[in-house]
Amino acid sequence: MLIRIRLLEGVLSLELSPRNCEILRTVVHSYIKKAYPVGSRTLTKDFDLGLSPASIRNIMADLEEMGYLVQPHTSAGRIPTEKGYKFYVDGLLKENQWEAGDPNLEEVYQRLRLEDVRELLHETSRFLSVFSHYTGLVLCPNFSRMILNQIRFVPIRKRHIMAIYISDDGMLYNRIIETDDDLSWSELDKIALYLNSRFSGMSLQDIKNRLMSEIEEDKKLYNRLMLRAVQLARESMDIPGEGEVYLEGASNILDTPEFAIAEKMKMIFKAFDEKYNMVQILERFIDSAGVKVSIGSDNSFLGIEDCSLVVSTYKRGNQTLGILGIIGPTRMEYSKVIPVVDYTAKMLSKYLEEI
Amino acid sequence: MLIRIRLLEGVLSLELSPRNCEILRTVVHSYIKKAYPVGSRTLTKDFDLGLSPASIRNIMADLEEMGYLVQPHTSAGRIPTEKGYKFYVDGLLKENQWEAGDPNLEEVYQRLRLEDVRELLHETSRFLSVFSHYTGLVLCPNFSRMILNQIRFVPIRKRHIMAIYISDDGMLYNRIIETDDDLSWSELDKIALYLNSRFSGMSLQDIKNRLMSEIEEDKKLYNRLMLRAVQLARESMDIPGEGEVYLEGASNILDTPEFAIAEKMKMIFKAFDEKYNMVQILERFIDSAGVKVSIGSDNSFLGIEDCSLVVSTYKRGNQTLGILGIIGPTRMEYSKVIPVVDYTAKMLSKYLEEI
DNA sequence: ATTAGCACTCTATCGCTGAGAGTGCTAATA
DNA sequence: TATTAGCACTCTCAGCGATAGAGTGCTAAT
Repeated sequence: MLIRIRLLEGVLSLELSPRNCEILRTVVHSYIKKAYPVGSRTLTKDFDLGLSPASIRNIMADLEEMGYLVQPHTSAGRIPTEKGYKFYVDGLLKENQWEAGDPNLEEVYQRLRLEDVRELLHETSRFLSVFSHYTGLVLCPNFSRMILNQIRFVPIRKRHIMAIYISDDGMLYNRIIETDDDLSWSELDKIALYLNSRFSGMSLQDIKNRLMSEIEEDKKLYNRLMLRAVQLARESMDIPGEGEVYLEGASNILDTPEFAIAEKMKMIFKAFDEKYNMVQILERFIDSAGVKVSIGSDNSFLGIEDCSLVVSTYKRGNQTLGILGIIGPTRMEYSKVIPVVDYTAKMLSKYLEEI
Repeated sequence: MLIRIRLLEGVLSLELSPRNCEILRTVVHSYIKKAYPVGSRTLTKDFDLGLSPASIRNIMADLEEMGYLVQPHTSAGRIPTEKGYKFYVDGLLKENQWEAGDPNLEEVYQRLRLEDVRELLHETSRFLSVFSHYTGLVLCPNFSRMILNQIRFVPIRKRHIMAIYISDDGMLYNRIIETDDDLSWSELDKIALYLNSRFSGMSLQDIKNRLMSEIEEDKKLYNRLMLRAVQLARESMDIPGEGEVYLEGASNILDTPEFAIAEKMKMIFKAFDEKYNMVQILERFIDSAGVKVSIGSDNSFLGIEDCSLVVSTYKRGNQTLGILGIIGPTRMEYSKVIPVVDYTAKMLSKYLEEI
């Protein structure tokens, strides 16, 4: 009989009756706060749910059977499974309200007046870390994805030129290249002019492909300077396409009891050291909109478990530029972190828009 | 009698007879390898010193009295004090021989052909971390100390200019500044020309001071463009003078048993997060020559203990540019690390020379 | 001066025990 | 029929004592 009802509920409201939802949410909430397995008695004492411990026990047993909770051992309280966390977070994401509170990123931006996008992003990751109390992450816009607005060449010293790529969204990349001969300032100007006329508005990746594919056409280029231009462009664009990632407040993560075990700390920091992997993990979110939460084994990067990511994308106009967010323990204060990440992503996008 | 002799030795060879030196060195050596307090019996077994445990015990008791060794508790072996480590390291520094072995930084440099000094330094800190198995550090040349070779201005977009400072030693710094009006390329050229003629060869700090002190003379400047030049220079140089520091392989330090305690790990990483402090610690070594070792409480930065620094300076010609080295546990393999740091500093200096 | 012998000290480890928290089941209740 | 009180059971964790092991310092012998 009981089983029939459960099945019915499963069809009606994704397995869970409103009351069970309530209990599940409360359990997760309590565990996030206290970091201790929550038992039926404690729950009734702390939350006043209008139910006796015995009833809670029954419900919890059901929730365990459905895979939302587990017991670390018989005769211990329950802790959420990943499925449990996901359910909890889904609820939060729906009512993702941001109460204009302390963290004021706009003020930070105003104060710093950062014209350099990279500094801006670095500062943003610091902001995330400080206000989430976890580790802040910002993935810089992918170089090869960026849309070229202009290219400039500046002679630096004998046989060395600085190539400056200016993207549509104000991002700058510069590169020193060595050349065989010295080019005059005005020659460089002409070269830049030529390249801009050809490539402005294209993504660096496309430009690169174009440049590579027309290698054999070089000889046909009537003008020596243009030949030189193509060569310069090729050289200066020969850059590893890896994204940069800013990671701030790594040690924040150590304040959580989960990571009070030396072995786990080591894992985490080994993973943080490998920025390359971090980039890959983050890049998976580049196409999603709004705040995303990736819990536990979803991001089993280098064997780090018990970690979650809360990320969002930042953009300029329609174009998504990169990812930002925080990384923290799976048992994380999502209800505080999600709004912070959401707010930060929006403010950053807004600020980038204004540039 | 014993006391008299000891005093005599103290005068003759800094407290320690050759035999005692030998034993002390062996104890430190053994402790560094094994990470366990070394007892008299173990020592004779592992090293064959031609003495019985009992004799070793006597000597060790003397060394303890002199402050070179301590016992964690009665009936445990001895471990070196800071004084003990210092004695050991002093011996190493004298015979600081570098055997051309595996680590080949020249090859790294050749392969990467890094024209950007910052990338070069970043790569160097990675090298240090990999070959020392501890945490690599490189302090970038101090901005305000750098000698200006040239300044360039490049228009980036409406009302935004990039100021590029090129130092005598090939270091580049660039800064985006916002201006009230748009300046043409040729105007910017003239401005740069003017500033270069006035300031080339001076340190940025001096230039800054000069610019500030002559504020009231602005009106006397006959030429509008020159007035503009001074303004631009002032704005673009308004930069915090903080040094940058590259820190790589932080997690390496966690492999040492000393830091297998969660509490200590936390301390370390909190300290690493505060790069500002790291800069200050490192800058103390800017005027010293050759490899320096700073042990334990000498660098009580933010309460981190049990850590040592092995650093050296890198330079270009006569001018010291910055500091590099490694940070690791006080119980560190100095005999391996010191040569690595020495080698790295020399190779980096050599490479910078060639640029 | 060096060493063998011996009593002593301190730590780390293991197994044990009891308190505490929590569960599941059953029977009673509204 | 859903909920609850009662009870026996389970598991963890902190504290305790005993033991083995490593090392010391002292004394007497070489």
